[in-house]
Amino acid sequence: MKKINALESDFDFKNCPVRKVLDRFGDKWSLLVLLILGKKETLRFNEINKAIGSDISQKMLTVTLRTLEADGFLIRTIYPEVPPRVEYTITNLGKSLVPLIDNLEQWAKSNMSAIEKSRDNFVKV
Amino acid sequence: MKKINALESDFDFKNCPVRKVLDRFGDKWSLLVLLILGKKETLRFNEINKAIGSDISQKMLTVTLRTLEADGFLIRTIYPEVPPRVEYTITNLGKSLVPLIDNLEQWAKSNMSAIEKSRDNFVKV
DNA sequence: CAGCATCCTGTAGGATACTG
DNA sequence: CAGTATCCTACAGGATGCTG
Repeated sequence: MKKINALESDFDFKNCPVRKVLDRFGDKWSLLVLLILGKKETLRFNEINKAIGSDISQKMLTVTLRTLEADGFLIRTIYPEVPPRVEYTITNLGKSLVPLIDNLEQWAKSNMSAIEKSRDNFVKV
Repeated sequence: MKKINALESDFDFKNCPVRKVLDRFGDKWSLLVLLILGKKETLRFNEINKAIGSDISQKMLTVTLRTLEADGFLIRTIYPEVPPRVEYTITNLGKSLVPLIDNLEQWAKSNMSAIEKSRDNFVKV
């Protein structure tokens, strides 16, 4: 798979920063959870679940939260009570992403309808 | 059901702008192709192919280019020659995304190594 | 050269049931 | 409440061969 002589400069796929971001946040839920936590700072499992709505499965919310925790985007705090209480708090690293997401959101609001229109016309042709 | 407060309301998944962006650019190759075309303006099929390297399959490059064309991010021009020549030119819409990608790239360069380190430590625990 | 047409596989993510 | 543990499926995307 790997070229030895790079006369034509191969793109370094593994080390591309943009690709790394997409690999981590191109999934279905990570950015959304970050956005929600960015607004509320700290939330419990079920609060995040309700904020997202009924679209996400419990399994995927757990997986998403664990991955975000592993990567340092949030902190998970378990309170040894009955019934258990677990709080998720966004970190500074997590917060640093919020402005970028806002940029994406603005761009999308400005251009997405034109894109969808273009796509519809293209199908017709 | 009546919404009591914002947190308990269901998130409007279908109409979330961020989600729309991810649905279109969360794939493996779209942003990369746009980045490459953003630098060169106009390129032929095989030029893009070589710029990406051997990682992408011919099929996926075709699919990616067609989707980008359908959405208005690039223009596909066929020259009726033998052998055929097809040129892909980025549009203004396509160019408008480049600064956002650059932001993502900068963020990734600043934070990605810390994230990967965090992730490695988390696995060990 | 710039592609289709096929076939095939890995895996993200959903559904469901159970629990400390 | 905040999860596990299984099972299951859709589909993104790769490999290969053929062609105007």
